[in-house]
Amino acid sequence: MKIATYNVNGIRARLPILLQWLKESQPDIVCLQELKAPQESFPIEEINAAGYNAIWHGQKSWNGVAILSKGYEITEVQRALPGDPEDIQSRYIEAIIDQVVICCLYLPNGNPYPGPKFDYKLSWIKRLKKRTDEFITMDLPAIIIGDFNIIPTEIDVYKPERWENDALYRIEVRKAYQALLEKGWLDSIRSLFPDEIIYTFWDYLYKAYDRNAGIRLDHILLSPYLASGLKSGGVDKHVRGWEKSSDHAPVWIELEKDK
Amino acid sequence: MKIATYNVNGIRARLPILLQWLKESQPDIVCLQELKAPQESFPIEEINAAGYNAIWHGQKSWNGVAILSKGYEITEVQRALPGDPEDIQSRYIEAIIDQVVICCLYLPNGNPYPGPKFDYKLSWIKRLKKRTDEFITMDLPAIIIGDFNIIPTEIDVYKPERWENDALYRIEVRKAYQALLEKGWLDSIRSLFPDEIIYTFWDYLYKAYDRNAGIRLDHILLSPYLASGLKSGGVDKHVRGWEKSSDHAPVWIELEKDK
DNA sequence: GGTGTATGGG
DNA sequence: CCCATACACC
Repeated sequence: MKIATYNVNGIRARLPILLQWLKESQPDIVCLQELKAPQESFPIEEINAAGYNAIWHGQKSWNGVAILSKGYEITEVQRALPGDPEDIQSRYIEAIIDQVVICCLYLPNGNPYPGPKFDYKLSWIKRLKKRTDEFITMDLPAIIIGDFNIIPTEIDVYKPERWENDALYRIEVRKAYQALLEKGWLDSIRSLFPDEIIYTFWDYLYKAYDRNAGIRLDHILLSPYLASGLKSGGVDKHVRGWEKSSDHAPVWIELEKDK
Repeated sequence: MKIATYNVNGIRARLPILLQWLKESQPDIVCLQELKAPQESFPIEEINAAGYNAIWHGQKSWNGVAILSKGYEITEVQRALPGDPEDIQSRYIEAIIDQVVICCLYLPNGNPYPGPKFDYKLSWIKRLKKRTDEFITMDLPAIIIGDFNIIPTEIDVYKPERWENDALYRIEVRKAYQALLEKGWLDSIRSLFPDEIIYTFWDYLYKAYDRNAGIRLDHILLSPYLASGLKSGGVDKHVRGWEKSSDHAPVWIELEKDK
């Protein structure tokens, strides 16, 4: 079972790229972020034509998340992160696919720091922790996957000193991420390549991709139940080099579920 | 000598289409309208790479005209229509190429009627007549070519009755066009096909091209000196059907100059 | 730099 | 419908 995440930065503008990548990569489950499209503008016909069924939660202009599946039924569980009924941003969708809980998220960016957006990010992570701790407690097969907008450690950024006061790298955010992991989640890509420099995002500006001035923001966390089934994984970095690509690259793992 | 006119509706957005059409059509001289680009944004490198030299008069957002030539020197004569120094719209550029005067124009649309925009159109036609009458008087080899925004007669519009109060078809405008012709100019396409339904523009809306709900707006007028050299001509209608095409189609003639 | 939105123009 | 502009956000 191949499971992937891809922040598309606009599903409509990115559709040709997405379809090309799906064709070449053939993931079974794909989590998408930053649809930037209202609910009714999701290109479900083209996604279906590519062999995938999908659930999604759109929103005008911003955010938006989706889960695609090839050949597996998708049972939607949540279309918002519990804990704040006032929060109307489309950043979370949760489903059960092939008996695994999939938590697809687009975590708030949080910039500028300090400020209300940063506070929102921290409170969002708290709500996420509350929700996902349960899966560990219950020893469920679960995956937290998506664009976390969190640079976990200094080896995940090309120039750490420049990022100290950026919400993606602020110490409070890294600590909150560590606290999440300490509950038992496995950062699958980092566990596969403990010492390698791995990035998933390169800014459009300043030829960041050409200079490999990247950061690692997109993560796939496995609950202990699933962790031993991790077979392989990687970042489809070349996709970031395609014409008209997103500023993120797809990240994927191969999971052996029936161990 | 093949001479063409093409309202590109945005030179930057249309560049791939323009280059493809140039390659297939191989005109010697091309007049472009609606560049919709400031002077410095004209893609001269790509035009040069396609084998053409060019002069142009750009403007931010609107209007803009250019003359392209393959293998002939372009001697610019005017980059505005004489007669109103206050008029800053880039709608006229005039050059001598291979001893022929080329008057490339993008005549004002004039809608809504009545109103100041319509008045501007009529006064613009007056200025054009004043300028071009001279070429007839002097019996020069001259061509007036471009997007006239004038439907000359009722056979040049799919549904004449709907257009009576449109500035493109208002009787005052048609009369002004006739007055121009009566001085001696030959409407080359109409002269080649006296009774045929020929359109050069189809609105983007309402599937106008699929329904062939078109109008004839783009004209190539020949001074008497040149008229007898007209060999053939046509509208490259299929180009209007290309993906991401302009709402106009290119119009062209073959001219035998050395009779 | 590359999404999205909105508005003006045709 | 499809240019262009200006702006917000990342």
